[in-house]
Amino acid sequence: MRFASVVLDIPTRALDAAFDYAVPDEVRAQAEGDGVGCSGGLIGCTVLVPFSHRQVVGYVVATFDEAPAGIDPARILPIARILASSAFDEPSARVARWIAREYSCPLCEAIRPFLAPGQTVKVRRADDSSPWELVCEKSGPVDERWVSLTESAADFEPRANASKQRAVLGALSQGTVRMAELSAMLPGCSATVAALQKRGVVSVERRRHVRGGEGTTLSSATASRPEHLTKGQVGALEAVAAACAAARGDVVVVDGVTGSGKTEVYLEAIERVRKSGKSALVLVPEISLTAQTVGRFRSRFGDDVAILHSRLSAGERFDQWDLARRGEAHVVVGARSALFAPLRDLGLVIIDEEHEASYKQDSAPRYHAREVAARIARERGCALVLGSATPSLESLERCRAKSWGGVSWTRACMPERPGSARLPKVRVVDMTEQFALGRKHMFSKPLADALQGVAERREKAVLLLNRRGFANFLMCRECGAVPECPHCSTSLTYHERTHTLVCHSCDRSWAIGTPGAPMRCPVCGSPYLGAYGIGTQQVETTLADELAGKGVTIVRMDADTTRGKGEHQRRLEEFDAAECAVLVGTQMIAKGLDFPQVTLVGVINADTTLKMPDFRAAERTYDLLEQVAGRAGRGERPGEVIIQTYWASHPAIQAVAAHDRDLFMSSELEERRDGNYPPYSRLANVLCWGRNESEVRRVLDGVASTLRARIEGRRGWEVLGPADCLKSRVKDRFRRHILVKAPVGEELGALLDACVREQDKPRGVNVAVDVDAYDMM
DNA sequence: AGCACGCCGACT
DNA sequence: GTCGGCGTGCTC
Repeated sequence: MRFASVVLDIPTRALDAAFDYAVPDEVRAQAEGDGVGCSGGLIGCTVLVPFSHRQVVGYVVATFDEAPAGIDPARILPIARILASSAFDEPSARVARWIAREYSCPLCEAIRPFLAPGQTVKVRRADDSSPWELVCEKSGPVDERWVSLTESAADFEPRANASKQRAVLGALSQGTVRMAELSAMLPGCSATVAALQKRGVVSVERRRHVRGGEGTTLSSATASRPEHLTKGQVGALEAVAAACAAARGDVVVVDGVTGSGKTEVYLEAIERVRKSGKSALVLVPEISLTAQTVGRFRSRFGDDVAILHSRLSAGERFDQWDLARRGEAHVVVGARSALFAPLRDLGLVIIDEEHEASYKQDSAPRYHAREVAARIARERGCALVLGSATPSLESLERCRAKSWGGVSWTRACMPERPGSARLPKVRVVDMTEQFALGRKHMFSKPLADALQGVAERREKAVLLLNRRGFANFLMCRECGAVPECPHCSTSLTYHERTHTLVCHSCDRSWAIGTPGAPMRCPVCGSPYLGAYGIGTQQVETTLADELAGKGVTIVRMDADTTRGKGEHQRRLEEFDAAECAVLVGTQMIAKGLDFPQVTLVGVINADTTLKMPDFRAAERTYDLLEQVAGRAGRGERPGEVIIQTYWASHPAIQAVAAHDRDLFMSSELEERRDGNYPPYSRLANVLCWGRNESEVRRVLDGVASTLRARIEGRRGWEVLGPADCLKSRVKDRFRRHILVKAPVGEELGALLDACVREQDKPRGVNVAVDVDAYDMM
């Protein structure tokens, strides 16, 4: 270990290679004596090195004893000092290198996700004349308070309207939870905990760790375990066991309908992996990382679990991450970035809701968690489990081919729900027929009747307003103008309550009309400016009319109502606590909600996502409808789903109605094959933006022509564009893009990277390569 | 000659 | 990303 390969923390293409440094004795001694680091050496350490005329922060990615060839030994400088102990080992360094190449980003950007959360060592200076300084920010103190239920909790019955208390008790019913986690997931719950503590229902202890092992918590681990596994669950576990035994990165797609008990499969699989002394990693979408999810993992694995998600404070996040690094926690549960947690002896990686678009990172490094996980599994010889009720077409296609990327891909089906719960009945309502019958209402007759039924039976309903990428906008009935943002090419959203027009791109807003004076068209001045597209507010208003006097609580949830901290949770609690209620919301209500009293799910407009200019539009619609349909009938009473649509014949809608995915798959796969779209190709988006439109055009034209020359005559390659982006202006920057399709298995990222590198770019013009892009707007 | 400015290449 | 070196061209 006399020399070290160091990646500098300067994200520039010109410095995007490792530099070699000598390792002085004292640095070596410090690295070897450090019991905290995860590589047992210098690899993964953050170091300070001399570079050019100044000092620079860098990351050690390799060490060696021989002097590096090709450089004059006299020019090799020593590492100045270690700034942070090792955050990753050699296999992780290889994964980072792969990410840099695959997703066309500088090496140091690919390394950053592996670093300790909150690490902020940087060499900076205030302005051009002041000296360079090392800036380190210490993370805050760590909250070591743990909350658990006491013996008397069993007899405690919270008041009917004490939904906050109920939520806290629910979270704790599965076991002890760290105070910081609890308040991160149930915002503002500290007062509730204090109240419960006063009554002796919960206890708060200040300690480093909860005791591990079974039977330590009130509802013991064995109690929450189901007595029988379904046939599907047994089969899935056998497939996972085989993948673990193969130890080469085999993938198992657990394809289980909503409510089929996928989490139980994960828990059981992790338990087996733990018995063999290895650790496990579980990724869940941020939104489903709730107190309940955490509680379930805690109840099985106690303080062997570390939780990583964005709502924790920087200090708390570091602490959880460090538990894994020190080998004190062997199970990590977290959102996308938890993929880079420093677990030792990784035996199993699980990605829940594998099809979720949120697993694609939309800033550098623009990786897809599924692909990185597959790489990590291969690198470390562990198994990868992808769970979903609606697996991505990419994953299904790889399973059909049985192998991909040199490892086996198998599909384990879980078609039934455990116990008595059955899949809900789905009814499709053709809105064109309703219109012809003279019903011009947003609720069709069947949906209106079903809502009355829910009110009479004192049950609960969920209404989904599907409007991803779609919004309430104003349109002039005389000249047809739709107000747009002068800085972005987005139509402005109309907000009824505040009488403002808001740009969803740059968040600027304009007051429209004044009290007393009507709003007028900005183009022709006509007063006939009307709202088009429906919003949750309108649904709420109409619903209130429809159910007036029936004593039904209406809870509204969308991005606007839940912007405030804790508002999301507060509204769910309100819905939960109500005796009879309807929850109205957008996409965000489709996932993870588990309220057994919900017997009706209504989809007001299934089509809006179908009409999006995106090749995944139909898949997203299918996923969304299938997920939201799964919210109905999770309890004893049967569920019903009503889908309103103007496009009843679409395979995505037909498939949801018939509970038959193949109906959708066969037509969708055909279209994908015809259009040379994933999973039959790989698709990248090359985005170019800047203030000067002609420079943007020139730069991207240059990239496109280099690219076309390079792929000349190569089969399966396709270059579309350059063209203006769907959002052709954002924050006063012009945006154009190229779409590139390549055969599966080709090095798309590396090729695009070379083309972009070659192009000289004036200041103020930026190019970003997004491989396997999800957002192409 | 002396100095401002811009481009180029090195940096381990 | 940052800086010094070097060439060009203008000024005292």
